[in-house]
Formats: sequence, C-alpha cells, structure tokens
Amino acid sequence: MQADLKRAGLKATLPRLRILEMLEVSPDRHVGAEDLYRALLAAGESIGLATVYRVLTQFEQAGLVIRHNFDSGSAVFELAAGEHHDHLVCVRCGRVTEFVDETIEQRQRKIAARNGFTMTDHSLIIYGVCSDCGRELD
Amino acid sequence: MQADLKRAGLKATLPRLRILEMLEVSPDRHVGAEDLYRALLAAGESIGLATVYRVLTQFEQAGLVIRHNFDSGSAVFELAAGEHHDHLVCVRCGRVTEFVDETIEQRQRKIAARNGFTMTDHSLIIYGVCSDCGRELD
DNA sequence: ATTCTAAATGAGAAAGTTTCACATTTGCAA
DNA sequence: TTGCAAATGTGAAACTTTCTCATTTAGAAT
Repeated sequence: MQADLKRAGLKATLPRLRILEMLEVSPDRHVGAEDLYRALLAAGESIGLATVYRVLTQFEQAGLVIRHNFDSGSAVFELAAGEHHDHLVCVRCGRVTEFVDETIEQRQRKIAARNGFTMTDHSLIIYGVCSDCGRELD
Repeated sequence: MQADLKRAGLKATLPRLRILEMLEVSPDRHVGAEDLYRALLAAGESIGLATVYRVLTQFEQAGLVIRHNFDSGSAVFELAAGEHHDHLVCVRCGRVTEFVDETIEQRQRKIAARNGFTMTDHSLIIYGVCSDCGRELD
C-alpha cells in the first residue's frame, strides 16, 4: 500500500493513501474525481478537490490508475490492477463491463503499423443498452 | 445543402447553413466547437458561440455530424459523410487518420451480444506517434 | 526524538468548455 | 404581407479541471 506509492516514486502522504484505498474499496471500479471526493468527505476525510485531481493525475502518470473519457463529459478513473482491457458502457444506467479480445488487440497493432503510427495507447468503448435496462423497456 | 437540413427536420437558417458549409470546407475533417466558431468569425460571420454548440448538438442528433471525445478534453466534430470509421490520433501533432476494419466491427458486435448489450454505438481510438512526428525525434 | 527542508496540501480563485435564460430576430406558412 | 413558432445572440451560469500560494507534512539528517 505504502509500498505501491514508494515504488511509483511518490511520498506516502495521507491523502494519497486514502485515495488509493478508496479506489480499491469502491463498489464500481470506474469512478469520477468528484464522486471520489464526495466519498472521501462522506468517510470523514478532509481532502481538497484539487488534491484529488492532482493525485489522480499523478497516479495516472505513475501507471497506478487509468483515465477514461467516456461520453459522459467528465473523466473516470480506474485502478490499473490486472491486465489491459476495454469497456462496454450502458448508455442508460452507466454500468461498465470490461472485456478483452486478443483478435481486436492484434488488428489494432496491425492498423497502427500500416499507417506508420507507433501505438502508445488505445481506447475501445462499446456503448449500448445493458440486459437489465433492455428488460425495463417492456 | 438546404435540402440536407430540411431532410433532417431543421429549418434552413443562416447560422446552420454557415456551420454546415464550414464543416464541408474545413481543412481538417475533425474540428472543435471553438475552432469552428473562430473560423466563422474570421470569415466575417457573426454567429454566437452558443449557437455553434446548439447547432452542432442538433446536427449530431440529426445524424449529420459525429461528436468525438478524444483525450484532448474537449469534443471534436466531424461531418457524418460516408460510412462509419474509427480513428488514429497522433499524440504529438493531433493529426487524425481514419480507418475501417471489418474484422474489428464484427468482433465488437459479438462482444456486445455475448454480454447482453444492445450496441448503439462504439468508439475506437488508437493513440500513437505518427510517421512525421516519429521522424522528428532525431 | 528533534529539526529541517523540499514536497504536498487545502482553500479559493481562475481557466476552459458547455449550457442556460431570455429578449430579439428570422424562416416559413398562411 | 403578416403572424407565430422556432432560432439566435448575448451574457450569465454551470461544470470540470487547473492554478496559486500560504500552510502543513513526510521523511532524511541530525
């Protein structure tokens, strides 16, 4: 925990520990900065919103979290545990499901190469209506 | 031109015509609302920024343009001419290249189905360094 | 343990993007 | 032409994110 931060070259400060903790404990793996901030307040911590943004950006740079720009307008963050994956986002309830598809991964690499790009990252988001929300539409 | 708007159920007003025109003429197919606004001013039009946003949103809803949320923080818009495609974005110069890959399209549909999602849309962005920018790195 | 210093934080201001409200204007049908 | 609903321009407002800077804190060196 503290070690994760040290390894990332970051001082183990209280706000950083709390934010990391919150990300690990959070019911949804994908949370916005504002949500995280409110959750911290609700948990009795007093951490400034600016710190939340700062720390999330540092975590991103350190590879501890991943920032996603879903269609919502504001970014969501996810603990970078485990391997790379892509996302299915429900346009009704916002539910996020993760998936991996090696075929797509391969083709992306090919496409980048074919176009002379050195791929640094990629983002695949499938938007749709999840099974729960689809059922509600009688 | 006027017909495109009528067909979309939108009155053929001057601002809408100018914005559509600008999108067709624009050197990059992918432009931000602010850029578009400044281009209109530069062209001697006096169209409010709010109108640009409003009209772009209407065009999006009418299927005339597509809104993308690249990593830049603000949205970019693209004329919805031609068929669906995905994007390669250069993280250095911002250059956008389009591509289509039927294999990826198919697998996406499969993945959505397998997860009980009714796919409404999707967004695949490959980030990387384009050939020009790669060359500059000595 | 104490002290010291660079780094980190909190608070609020500020910047950037997008939307809203409302008085005025405009497209279009009668 | 005229009338009216729809659209626009302006500026304010909402929202997300970053910045500034005085104060606090983690951790290294005593």
